Amino acid sequence: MLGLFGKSITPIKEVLEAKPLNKMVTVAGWVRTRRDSKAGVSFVELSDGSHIRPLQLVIPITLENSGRDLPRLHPGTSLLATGLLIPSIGKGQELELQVEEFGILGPSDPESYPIQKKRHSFEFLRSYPHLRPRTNTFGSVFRMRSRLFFQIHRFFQERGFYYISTPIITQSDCEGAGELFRVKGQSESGEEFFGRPTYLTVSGQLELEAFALSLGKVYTFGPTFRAENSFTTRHLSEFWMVEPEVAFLDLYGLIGLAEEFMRHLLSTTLIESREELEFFDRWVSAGLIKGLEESINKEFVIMPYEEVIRVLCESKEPFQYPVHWGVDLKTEHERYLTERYVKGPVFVIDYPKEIKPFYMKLNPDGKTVRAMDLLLPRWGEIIGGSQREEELRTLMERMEELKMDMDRYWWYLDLRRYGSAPHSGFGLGFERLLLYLTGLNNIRDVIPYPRTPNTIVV
RNA sequence: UCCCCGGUAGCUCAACAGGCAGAGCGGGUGGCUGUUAACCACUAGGUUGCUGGUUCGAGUCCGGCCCGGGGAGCCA
Repeated sequence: MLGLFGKSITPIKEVLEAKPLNKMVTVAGWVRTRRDSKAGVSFVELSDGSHIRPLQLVIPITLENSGRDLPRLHPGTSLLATGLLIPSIGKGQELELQVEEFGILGPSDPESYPIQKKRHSFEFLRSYPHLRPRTNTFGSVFRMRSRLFFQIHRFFQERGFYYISTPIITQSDCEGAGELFRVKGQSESGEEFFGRPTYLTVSGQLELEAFALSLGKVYTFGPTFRAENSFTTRHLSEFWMVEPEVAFLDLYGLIGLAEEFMRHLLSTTLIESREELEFFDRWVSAGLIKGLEESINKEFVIMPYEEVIRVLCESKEPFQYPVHWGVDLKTEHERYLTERYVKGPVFVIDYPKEIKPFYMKLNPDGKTVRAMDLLLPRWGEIIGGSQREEELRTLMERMEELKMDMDRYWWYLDLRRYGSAPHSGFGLGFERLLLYLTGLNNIRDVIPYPRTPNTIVV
């Protein structure tokens, strides 16, 4: 598939996995390090990004261009090399390429190239979002990110879900989902491009509900925007969100779907990103793999909010935020619940309506809604969802309570006027999932080009 | 938005209580070695974030600003 100058190039991933011993192989990639040996060879670690491990090249000083080009093989230099793949003579790697011909494709000035062959701080690498994927850590993050993307689509597609492209530019502000970015055209007169105020989407959920109530099982997975001025390790102004929405499904069915979904992502990641996880476990987050394996083997417990409050009140824990019926759960409460009480994943359901959005289905008690949050040990909330209010009158009453502009939701109310049906859905912040799975601390390190308040590097 | 910490060589960081701005890594040169974050020697490299002030003297103290990090709140 890859080729240059009439030569077919083998990805290093393929070389390492298929091990075509004693065959001539051509590889291309970027130099990680070079170690010169006076035994007449130079050792070059070459990485092409296809695999976490580099390939060791052994380049003799006797080659025609060695005298000129070997000293130029600084970190970051791109290189094309052909040679015989043999079992490594030295320790530390199984294979090596006995190079017979090589050429520099693009040099790299060691005086100015920012990525050195040493560990850099995450903070420093954040200022080079275009170069950091060349490092082990970020290469691993973005390979995992891609696989996870595919597994999410695969999970839903295999279960008969249809993928819906919900709009990026919207009118609805999805009440309570945070601050919005305004979208305007270039018009100098200040007129609205669409004739009315428009925003970047904060969630595809409302638009998606229409498709659940027509195609049945649907999901959306796209970029989402929040103009919230929160600069933390868990917030981005632009992030990706997965949102399934299913007709004829109640809260308990939704919980089953969410659990199956999490188990699928955990188990496939543990298998197909094993080497990356081992890398993170060793260098970034000790005990990562053990924690993920424990999560997958634990039973997912279901607890109503009321019971959670009772447990927290009876715990005698010195919580900083006092607990009583009606409060939202803080980090300290979630951690006590998942790590000390349940010791595993928990679905908390039936929250007070006051702390949840208007579209969640009201319970018969009139004061709680059919919401569910999945809380994970050492992490907190990873998934939030609910059964949706399908009764027109109840929904309108709720919107009135919240003083919402009913006219702007005419289409949403239509879904309850014509063939309304019970339906449910949840949302999952993709980058937060990636943080959980990689053990990294900062959400800016799991998205290629992070956007946060006041900061946009590339 | 609020609270805390930081900004010194390309990178990671030192510099007591205001007194000649340093080390390791990286770069260059030489040596050594089937090398593994290689090793040894030498060497180059600085407007201490910007700005105003206090002082005989400021990296260090004070004011303002800029940038970065962490936490809280809000959320996904």
